[in-house]
Parts: sequence; structure tokens; C-alpha cells
Amino acid sequence: MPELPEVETVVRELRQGIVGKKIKSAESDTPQLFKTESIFRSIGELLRGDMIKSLGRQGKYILIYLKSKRVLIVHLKMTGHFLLESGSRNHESSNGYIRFSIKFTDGSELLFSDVRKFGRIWILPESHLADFFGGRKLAYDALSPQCSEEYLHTQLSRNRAIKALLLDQSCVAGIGNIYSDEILWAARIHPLRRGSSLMETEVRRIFKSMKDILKLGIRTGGTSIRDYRKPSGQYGSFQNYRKVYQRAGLPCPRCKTPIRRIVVAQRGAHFCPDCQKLATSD
DNA sequence: AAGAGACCCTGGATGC
DNA sequence: TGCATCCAGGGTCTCT
Repeated sequence: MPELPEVETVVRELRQGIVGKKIKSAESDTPQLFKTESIFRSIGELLRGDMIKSLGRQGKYILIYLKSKRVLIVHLKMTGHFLLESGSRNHESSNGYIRFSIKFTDGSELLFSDVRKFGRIWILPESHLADFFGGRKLAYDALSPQCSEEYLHTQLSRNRAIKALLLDQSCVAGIGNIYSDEILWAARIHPLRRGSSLMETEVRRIFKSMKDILKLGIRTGGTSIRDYRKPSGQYGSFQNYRKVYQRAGLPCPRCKTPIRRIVVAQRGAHFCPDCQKLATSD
């Protein structure tokens, strides 16, 4: 489940691996990866001869800027991941779920693997990026300087469960199910608390936990619980630092009370019923 | 307008 | 053991 730290890790590895490379060919056998049938059919022609200029990230979107002033936008969704192959295709990391591939003129190859075919790829002029994200109402990235404590307070001041708000990319961008559980545990906030009921001190705790935990996620290379791997094929290690996610029934690391799992916004929410109480006034 | 729920997809886990 | 069913979940779409 790639979230901000996983996507940032991917972007950093790809930046090292593919910037400056020239595209020899590109192909895909998965139409639903693209917005239209016509883009799917012409993706090879669209990319051939172009060069990778730089890489960026907005929330969970990967931005691959091309020399032609176009940008390839990739969303990994649930099970999508990139594999960077230096030479001839390494069958150990290839896995039968390659949906899209780019061959470079130096013989290396960038593979996009996605078991569940939820991933999406767009290609558009750089000048259309603002419209692309505006149309999706993407909020400020959780680790960007614009995402200040004041901004977060405004964004969270809605009559919805705080867990649902943290997951909503139009509220704050980059957080998914794993990190929202971890952030709320660290901030000692019950996942069902209404955003509009939060006191300033509670928002401050969420803000600090959010920045700290996402940065720790990046330092550890992300969470490898099921599908996620770095483009190099290596595992991340944040799973060793998590306190509540998928630990239902196990003792809370703070107070030893068994972790509980409930469903919020159609997602599993894990929390400590003792450390994260629903305020009686709520 | 904003919130809630369905839907996509498939491997792995669970149940009988 | 083997088959069927359930579950995970990000974002988009539809419904209320």
C-alpha cells in the first residue's frame, strides 16, 4: 500500500536511476492503465526518443518530467511498483505482472508491475499539471512547507471522523491507511473523533506526529507488509516501527491494552482503546 | 454541498 | 484436501 513515504522512496531511487536517460521504446498490454484506449495504443510512439529530465512527487502521485515538456504521471494505487533493471531482464524480479515497460538506449529498463491493475498512468503537457491536480482537489502534500499547523487545523475542521479526513487527499495529501493509524496512535486521538471537535492542542499533536512519522517512514524506506518493494527490489523496514497497524489483539506498546480493530470509512482502523479514548462530550 | 457507500481487481487467508 | 467465499484498500463515481 504505497503512501507518501513509499512513493517518496520510489521517486528518490528513480531519480538516481533514470534521470538523463533516453527512451528507446515503451509498451503496455494493459489498456485500463491509461485514461483512453488511444493513449494506450500510442504510448510507445508518444515516449520514443524522449528523455527523462527530472522526477517529483505530489501526495501519492509520481511525476516523471520529460525533455519534451510533458510529464508522465503515475499512481501506484494498491499493488503497483516499479522495478529498475540494469541490464537484460532479471527473471527473479520480473514476475508476470508487468503492465508497462520503458526501455532506455543504454540497455536498462524500467518496469511497472501491478497485480491488481489498479494503477494509473497519465501523460500530459507540464502546463496542464495545475489543472490536473486542481480537478482532483488535491490538498497540500503532508510534508510540504505549505502544510502548516494552521493549514491542517483548517482542513480538519469538518464534521467527519478524523481517520476519514486524514485519508481524504483533498484534506491533506499523501496519507493512507497505515500511516493514518500510526499518526492517530502517536497523537492519542480516537479514529472516530470528529475533526471539528478537536482542540488546538490535539491538532498540534496530530500535526507533529504526522510530520515525524512520515519522515521516519521515508528514512526507513517505507513499509513492506505485502506487495511494496523499492525499485531496486529491496524491502523497506517501517513495518518494524509500526505500533498499531495490523496488530489487533497485540498489546499496545504504551499501555499493554490489546489493540482493537474497527472499520472507519471502509478501511480497517487499528487503535488502542485506552490511549485513544473517544471524549465523552463527543 | 458534503458525506457515505459501491466499485474496480486478484492473491492469499479463512471456513466448511 | 479441496473448493468456495471473504478480505485488503486508493481513488473515482454515484446516490442521498
